[in-house]
Amino acid sequence: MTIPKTTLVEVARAAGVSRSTASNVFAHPERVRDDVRKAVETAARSLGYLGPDPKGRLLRAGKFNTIGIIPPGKWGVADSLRNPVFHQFLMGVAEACDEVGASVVLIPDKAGSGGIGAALVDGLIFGRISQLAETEPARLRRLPFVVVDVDGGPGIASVRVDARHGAYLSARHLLDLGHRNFAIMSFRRDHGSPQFHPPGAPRSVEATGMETDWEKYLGYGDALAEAGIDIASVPMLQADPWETKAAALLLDTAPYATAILSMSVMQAIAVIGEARRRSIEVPSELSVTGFNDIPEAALCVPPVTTVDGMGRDKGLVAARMILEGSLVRNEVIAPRLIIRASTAPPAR
Amino acid sequence: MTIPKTTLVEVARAAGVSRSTASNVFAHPERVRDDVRKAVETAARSLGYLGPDPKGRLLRAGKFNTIGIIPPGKWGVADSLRNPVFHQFLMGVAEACDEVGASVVLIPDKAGSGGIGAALVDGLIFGRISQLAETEPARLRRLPFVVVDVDGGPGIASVRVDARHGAYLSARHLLDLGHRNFAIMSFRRDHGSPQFHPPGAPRSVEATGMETDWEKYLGYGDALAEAGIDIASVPMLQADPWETKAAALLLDTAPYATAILSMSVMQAIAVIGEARRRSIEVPSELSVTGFNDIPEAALCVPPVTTVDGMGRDKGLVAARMILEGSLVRNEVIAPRLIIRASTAPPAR
DNA sequence: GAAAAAATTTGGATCGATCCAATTCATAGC
DNA sequence: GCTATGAATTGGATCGATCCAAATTTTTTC
Repeated sequence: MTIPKTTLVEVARAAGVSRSTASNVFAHPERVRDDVRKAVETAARSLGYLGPDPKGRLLRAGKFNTIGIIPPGKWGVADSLRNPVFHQFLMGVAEACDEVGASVVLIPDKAGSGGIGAALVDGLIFGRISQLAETEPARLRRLPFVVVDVDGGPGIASVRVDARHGAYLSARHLLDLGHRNFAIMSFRRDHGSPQFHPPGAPRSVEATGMETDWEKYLGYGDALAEAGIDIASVPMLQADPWETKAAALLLDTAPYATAILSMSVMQAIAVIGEARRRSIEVPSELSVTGFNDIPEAALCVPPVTTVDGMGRDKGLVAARMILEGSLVRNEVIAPRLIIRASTAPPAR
Repeated sequence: MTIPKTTLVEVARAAGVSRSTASNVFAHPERVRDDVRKAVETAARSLGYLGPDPKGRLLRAGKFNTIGIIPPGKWGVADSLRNPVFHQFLMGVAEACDEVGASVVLIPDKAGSGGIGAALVDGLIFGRISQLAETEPARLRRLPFVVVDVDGGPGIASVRVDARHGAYLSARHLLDLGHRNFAIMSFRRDHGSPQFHPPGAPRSVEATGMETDWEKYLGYGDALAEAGIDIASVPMLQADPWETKAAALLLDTAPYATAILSMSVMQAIAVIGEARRRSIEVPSELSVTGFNDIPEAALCVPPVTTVDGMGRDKGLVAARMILEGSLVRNEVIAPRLIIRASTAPPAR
């Protein structure tokens, strides 16, 4: 019933050679004479030995041919996968791995599970970190690693998109269309309930999800300032992208807005849905922009104008950095605005 | 600059204890006297030793705390990830892994990359196989494994959804609404171009993507037979779910159909889009059903009536089987029909 | 204070392979 | 037939930890 566990030693014995020779048959076939190799292969087959056990091989080689990802979500790997932006990032990583036949492993960063310390990987990608110090375990293990969406500075390799510029582009686009009355939907990344930030109240990075979200805020500000608008005077609602009530709340609190700047596409889509529910026509009565491009954005009616956050490219670049061992760069990827049908000049 | 590589032996020496004791500090702290433990911990810290190297630990323990998935796509891991159904499956697996703090690794099954043979996992999930023989390497390595969407029979653990019944439900639903003129969109899983199967021509499993797709065909047949309709008389187009021309082709070849049975949601959505383009109103003039439920299906206008293929549940069950070591079952999950707005009685 | 019991600590063996230097074997040349 | 030369093979050491039984130390008991 159960197959007896076979090791290289047994195969060697069965074939009447030393374990070194048997090892060579699998690791360096060219070093072994043909007839001997065949004998070993036959013995291996008859014993049901598929090849060297990765465990042992590994211990010596020290190479895993695997990239680890610490997903960005705080609620486990599954929760992160639900995030379409991370999903795209993962596809980029997978693409780079496919090129060289490497594996991708999603590592839960829970205490107790071993996590980073026990990961069997050649390198790590930190999907999201709030402080660079979180990478310390990787540094101690001397694992190559890359951080995402943060500037790693001179010591730490990083990949990020120029979120500030991306946000600038979307606000600029709306200004060019003639909009002057805005409302902002910012990020809340802790699954908390929506929070309204009225005009005039001082805002800091906490009013957005994390540093990269704050950059979007600054980007909006850059554009608005060009039109003489102080971003502090723009009402802002901070909400989790999965929060269903947020869209309604925003429309309630800023009924006069003709354009919504949303830091997440999910919420942009939700706003469009809510607008339809209220018979507010998008884009003729209300323009909406999002941040990051996901398939749903193109499928939505009307399709959403959004910034392409280049998630796939980030993944591709991050993975390649590790696979190629070029861990010195702080890569910044340029975002671009994808103009679809959710934006138009404001109604007079 | 570079941190010197520290091993347990060095920590032990620095702390003035044997390596066994040092090992116990990390693996079984309760066996070590407090002061000794602290001494070792101090030594470890000052040497920058984070904990036992997973490589060595592994060799003995033989436990990886990781589940491997061989993704279903033939074009690499990234391609599989693009498939929303696999994405859901993966989330299910991740959810089960989150519960116990295990990792998930996506393994490219390319020759040369080591693949299954070199995977550092405690168990494997075969995302899709065309023959049970493909699992042979896992059996030889004595890895626990589960196959998905196929009946593994007595020797092989498997998880699948009762696709035949799911398909039956959707066809039955359309029949109940009064439809009698159907067209079927079946699967092509090899990225080939669409192929039309005219009424009357004999059909075998090749006319659908794989066994599980053929079951859908049989399920449609079951329902149609109840209404006295021979499924062989229903026109069928076989296409890759990403094939953009397919929807138009289907509508061209079966203009008289009042209901489309699609084996993929993606194509159902595409058909709805194509119908809009032709000013055919869905559902009043044309009803469309899909198979599998993905977020886009609910977002689409109108939202798509489709069979919930329970992808997440499949992943959850498959992963738990491996994690719990209960690899004897052939689990069959019941699908259910999600009636949304893409189906209605046919126009008179 | 000595013996018994309990708690810690330790060295040797082991997990399954690979690497390396040394050895054995085969072939060729004279 | 004997040696030089190169190819093939081998045993010993190693990767970095854990397990186990034996040895040691500490604590308890009378």
